[in-house]
Amino acid sequence: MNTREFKEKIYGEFAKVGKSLSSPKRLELLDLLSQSPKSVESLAKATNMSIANTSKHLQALLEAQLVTFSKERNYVYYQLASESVLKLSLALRDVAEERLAGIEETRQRFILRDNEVEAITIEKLIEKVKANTVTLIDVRPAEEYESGHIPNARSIPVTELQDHLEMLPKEKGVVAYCRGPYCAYATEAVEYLRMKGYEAWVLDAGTNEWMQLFGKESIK
Amino acid sequence: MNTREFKEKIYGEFAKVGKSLSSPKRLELLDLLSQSPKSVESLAKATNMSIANTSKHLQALLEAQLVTFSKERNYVYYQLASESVLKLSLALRDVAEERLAGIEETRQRFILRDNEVEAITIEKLIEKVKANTVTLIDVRPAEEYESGHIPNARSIPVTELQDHLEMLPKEKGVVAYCRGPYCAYATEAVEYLRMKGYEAWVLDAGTNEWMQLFGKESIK
DNA sequence: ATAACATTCAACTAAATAGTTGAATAGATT
DNA sequence: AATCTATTCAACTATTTAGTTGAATGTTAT
Repeated sequence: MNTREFKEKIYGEFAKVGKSLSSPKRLELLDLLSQSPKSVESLAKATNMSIANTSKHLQALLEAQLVTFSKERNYVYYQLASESVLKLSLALRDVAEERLAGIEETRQRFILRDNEVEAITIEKLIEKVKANTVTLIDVRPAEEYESGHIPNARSIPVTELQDHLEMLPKEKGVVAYCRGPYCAYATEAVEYLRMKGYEAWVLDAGTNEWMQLFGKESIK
Repeated sequence: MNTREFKEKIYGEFAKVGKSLSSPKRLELLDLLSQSPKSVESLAKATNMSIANTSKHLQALLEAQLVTFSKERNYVYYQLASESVLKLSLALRDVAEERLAGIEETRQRFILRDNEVEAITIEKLIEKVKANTVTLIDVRPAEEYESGHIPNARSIPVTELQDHLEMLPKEKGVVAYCRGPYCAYATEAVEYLRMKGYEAWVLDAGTNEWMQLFGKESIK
């Protein structure tokens, strides 16, 4: 083996991982799996793909070893293979956010509803939680909350919010978070809560961003 | 814009970055550029590609904003656009190393010459440098050394090693490093030095790995 | 056993990609 | 002005990829 052959082998291996990140749909799958393990069916629904196509993309991720799966009843549950895969996905997002101007603008428009909805940072959240002036709610599906969540958050899936307003004292503000800065659930929750007369903010982060700051143990 | 359109837009943008990482040749280009800015010609030579193909891959990286360029005389020098791009490239390598068994095995065989060549870690290097029992040499091309190097390293490009043995006292060991754990220059240097009677090791890291540990300022 | 269900597989099409070749461009040198 | 040099561009080919459709597999419930 000469140097060129060596490089072709090594970069060929690296590219197996790289190729996994080259499709928008696979990136979306990885993001969903970073919240909690999921069945093929639920991933297909969430990404608006056919079951067969979803399965094929998952096979590609499996081939590159970015995911693993386990079978339960007649479902197959996929999950991220390790924390390094999460870090890779966040590193890719960092680059895209920093380098591609369209992203921030689109988020501003859709997630923040052109400033109709106000975001707060993790630092501000911590202040407000310490001062006991806000309730923190996790509006993702319950199983994602159970799989790991920000400390002191209460689980109220956005689909059930209207039935659980009694959990939210009106004299306190509300901070809602969901899958991360590009997930719309928290925005929907905040819009609803403001309509009901609450002071409410979206957190510009999710469980994974929290974990990057405070460690794996902090979200258990 | 509804949620699906938003996701398609956002993940479409993320995938622009992802697509850049899907070709072995582009990953190799990014790795080379992580050492120092380089001309199209020198990148073509180093990657064994035609000039035209190299240029085309660089255009792709430019489109995704992972690199920038500057013109000087009749050369075009490309460079990484920011540190976040370096972090992404290292995160991808981490995943590949952790998940794909073939990589470690191939490195063992080619870089460590099936254990004919011994590697040491950064921690061990620091001990040895403190104890003053080794000379640390940077065997990359001189301009890469000048663009940033590990503290206390001396620059002896591997191509000039045989003419500069006087810089290496025989009573001390030698640690050689180059572009990182998958670069063969340090291996070649160590093989030569051992033949000449030195005790010599390759460092299992390069300037970028050092920088991740000790910060940007540490390599100036 | 049979039916229902979740997932995978195989065959196919349309589109995107990597690479080649040769020409075009544009700055520097003679 | 003419020539040389580094790079880019355009046209083309072979290969890979994303997605669809419909059938096959294998587990669970009736």
